[in-house]
Amino acid sequence: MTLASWNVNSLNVRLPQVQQWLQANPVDVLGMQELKLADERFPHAQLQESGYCATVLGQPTYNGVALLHRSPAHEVVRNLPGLDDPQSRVISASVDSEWGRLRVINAYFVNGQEPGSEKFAYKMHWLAHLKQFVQEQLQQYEHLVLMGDFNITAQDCDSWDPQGLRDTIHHTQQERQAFQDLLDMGLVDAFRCFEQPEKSFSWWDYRMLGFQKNRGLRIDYILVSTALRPRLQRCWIDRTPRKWPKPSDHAPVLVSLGDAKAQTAT
DNA sequence: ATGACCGTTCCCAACGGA
Repeated sequence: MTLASWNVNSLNVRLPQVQQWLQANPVDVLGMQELKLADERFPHAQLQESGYCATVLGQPTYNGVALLHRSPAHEVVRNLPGLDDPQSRVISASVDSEWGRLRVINAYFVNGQEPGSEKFAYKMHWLAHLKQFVQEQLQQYEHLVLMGDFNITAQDCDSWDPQGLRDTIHHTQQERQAFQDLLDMGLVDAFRCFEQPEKSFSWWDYRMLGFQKNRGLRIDYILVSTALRPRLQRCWIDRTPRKWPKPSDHAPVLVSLGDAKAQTAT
């Protein structure tokens, strides 16, 4: 089975591209972030035509997340329990797979704007609650995937300019420690389980020909629990839709999970 | 050094994004 994560930067604008992409990439689950639309404006009918049911936590103008799935979703949790947050950033659900239930957490991490700002403080506070939630979910679900727009570069190699951007937003030690804390709970960055091209990124600034010059960041991730690690078959970033007219600034990241006997991950 | 591009909104200029 294949899962994907994509920050679509407005589903209103991007719906045709999402549908076109799904036709070429008939994934089993797609986690989307930055829907920028309210629940009642979610295009359920159009996505149904593409073969998907949707579990949605919308919000007008900002944020908003959804899971698209071919089979029904169960045990849906919206946002982070215990955090009173008006921003719609997390949606979690269980879907059935060949080896049993798979828990999927789809999150749009806080941007944080600038270290030291109020928004950065909110980012760290939100991350603390996310970590607690993921910890609880891991105790409950062995087969777990945490996907989304993390708004963190995990390592220097995930940034086009790690020296110039040192200690700026997405590059701080605090953010990277939070990322590491998630790994330490028993998650692995699926992308780094495979050999990857140098300078693999998932986001490029619209300005300054960022994409053409490959001045990007890898801030979109799919982490899988240790129990799923032997099932990892492939993880990649699909830059194709970033080349389309009026693209999202993010590219989708995909992961294929299969038979545990296929030990291709390094 | 600065801004640059995009999507959003009852202020269509100002904000948020990363």
